[in-house]
Amino acid sequence: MNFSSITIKDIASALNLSVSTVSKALRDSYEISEKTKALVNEYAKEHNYRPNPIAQSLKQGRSKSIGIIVSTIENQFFSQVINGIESVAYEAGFNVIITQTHESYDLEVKNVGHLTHRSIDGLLISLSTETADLDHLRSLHRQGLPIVFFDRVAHDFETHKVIADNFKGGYDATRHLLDSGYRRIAHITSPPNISITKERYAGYQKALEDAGMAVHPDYVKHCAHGGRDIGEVENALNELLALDEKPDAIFTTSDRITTTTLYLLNKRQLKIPQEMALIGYTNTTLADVLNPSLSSVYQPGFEMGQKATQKLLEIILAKRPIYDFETMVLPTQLFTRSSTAPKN
Amino acid sequence: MNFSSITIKDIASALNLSVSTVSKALRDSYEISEKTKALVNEYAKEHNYRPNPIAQSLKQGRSKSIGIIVSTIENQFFSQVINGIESVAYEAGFNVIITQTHESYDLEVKNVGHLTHRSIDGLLISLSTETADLDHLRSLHRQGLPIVFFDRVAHDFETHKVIADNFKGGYDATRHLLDSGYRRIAHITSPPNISITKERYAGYQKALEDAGMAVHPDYVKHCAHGGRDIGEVENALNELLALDEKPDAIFTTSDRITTTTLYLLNKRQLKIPQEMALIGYTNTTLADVLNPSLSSVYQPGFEMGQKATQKLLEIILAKRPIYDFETMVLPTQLFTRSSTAPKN
DNA sequence: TTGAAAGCGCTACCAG
DNA sequence: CTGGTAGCGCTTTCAA
Repeated sequence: MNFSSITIKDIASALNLSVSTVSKALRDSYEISEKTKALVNEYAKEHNYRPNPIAQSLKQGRSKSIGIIVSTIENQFFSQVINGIESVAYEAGFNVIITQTHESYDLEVKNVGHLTHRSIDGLLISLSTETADLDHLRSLHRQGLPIVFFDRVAHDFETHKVIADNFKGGYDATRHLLDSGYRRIAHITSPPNISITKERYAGYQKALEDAGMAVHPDYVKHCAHGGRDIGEVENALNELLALDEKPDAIFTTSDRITTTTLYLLNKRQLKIPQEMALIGYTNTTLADVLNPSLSSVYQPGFEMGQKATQKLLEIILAKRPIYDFETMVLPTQLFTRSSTAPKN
Repeated sequence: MNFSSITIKDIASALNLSVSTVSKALRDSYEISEKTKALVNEYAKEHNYRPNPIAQSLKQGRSKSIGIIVSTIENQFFSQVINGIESVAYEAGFNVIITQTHESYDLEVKNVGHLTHRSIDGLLISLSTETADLDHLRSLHRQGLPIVFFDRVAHDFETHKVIADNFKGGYDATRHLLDSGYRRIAHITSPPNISITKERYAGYQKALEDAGMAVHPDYVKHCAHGGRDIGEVENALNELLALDEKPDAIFTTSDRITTTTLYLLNKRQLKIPQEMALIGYTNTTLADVLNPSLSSVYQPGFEMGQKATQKLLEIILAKRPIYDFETMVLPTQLFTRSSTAPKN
């Protein structure tokens, strides 16, 4: 059932015109006289005519909708990205279909199928932590589906990408800990296969190196699902606290890992930052009112969504195939709060 | 462009059958021989045939998608609701289109237009704080669009509704403050026109009444946009703190108002709960690690999404019109934490 | 400047 | 049991 309005046919018969004339008049074709255009447009407005997008899609093979794949919208970073995406997409007359992987490769594949199946005109994707193989995207891309990666990207995939400056984020966070007097800096992070993990790790490593230190392998812990399950964070933390030389600070990546670590430290009644400093990636608006207020690396989620969508629309609306792809790197912001107050 | 697969026509010509035969075979019609069915299905599976949903929609007038309208997905309560919705919708082969009002009536009207325009089969909606008039929904509903309200509902609208037990939520929170020794209990809440505001207020009022007290009119403050803008919460708080007889506790509704109030109290360095206790509605998973840990009323968001979707699908899939509507009331949970520790 | 007709992929009616 | 055909609402040749 279509609840929206009358059809082009209704207008045609009401005005004693043919459907093709009406169609052309509505699309402001040069073939149609101004008089007829005026007549048609007036009638259309009066009767609140809206073209049926389903019919348009079928005819034109374009659906004016773009698909989004993220791990979960419950993560504030991603909901901010989505808001950015929507702001640009709606402006351009596109609507969006949001799907979630919950960090599962299988769900990602399923969502990709589901979306292409719904005839999307383009895809914005942040890979799941489990994703190693990209065949489900490559064949579509080869067939011409415009794809833009954001956040968690595949570097060996030729298309536009929009990411935060993860290296600098990792560097800044680690450097801040060093500057505040911490020396035994642990790192709890996502699986090493995804791009953001590597990039942030590289920043962490470089900051240590610049301070004349090396990464202590026991200090780096990976959570297979990016903190989706509290258990994986708990294990990581337990292992760190069981070390002979316990860390005096932790740098975490990802909202979930960060807030879960904070929760667990509080639960164990470890004093932050006296017994353990904490800085982590998070986009929660609550960083200021956490206990203690949380030093963090903030990513420009909204802007990332906007940029990614702009690049995607560029491809979708391009007259000819694009081979010249770009990787945009957006700056992150470091917020220093009580959880990393200077040592002693 | 359709990236998904071959068409029914391809199958027909490959197998030397007619499109109608293939169509029927795929739909397992009784008219078709088992042999042909097997042949067609095998070929279809082999070539990864998937029916084009756009064409199906156009033909059948159903799109197998449902529209969602919420104020903002950045609110954890709503993202949990959406997860619940998706879990049920996908199971039934429906996909969802999420839109946000950002508490604006105009955007709500626009989104309703946008969604019906995309030929949704049903609508799940939580009203914006600004919405007073329901004409944009009534006419659609009269035309047969299935609508289910959740969270913020319109009581004078005949359809299914799924809400939390807002009265009890308000009662429990207030009662808990009273039991903890607080007596001057203020209430910062959303505009009085939306359902949840009234219901929670009624609970607040009843709890006071049961304790032999009355609502102090100066203690009740409304935020026009449900806390969307920090200024409106700040004003409310300023007014409360300027009273001769300052409140000793605040009961807030809505995630945004709650967390903003916490932020502002911290910023003013008011000791919580000694100088001001705080309890509020929130679904954030961070309540435990806030400063101080925050007593809260938690709503079953995921479940609410599931139930609402089940009811919506009931209407959509019903053979005959439904006139017997139901309002489901789900229990809330009270979590008591440090922000309402017993007085003195 | 206007209109007739084909066709996007699918379903459904009716004939054989 | 199978197939031809019409038609969902729209766009787009091609003729008039």
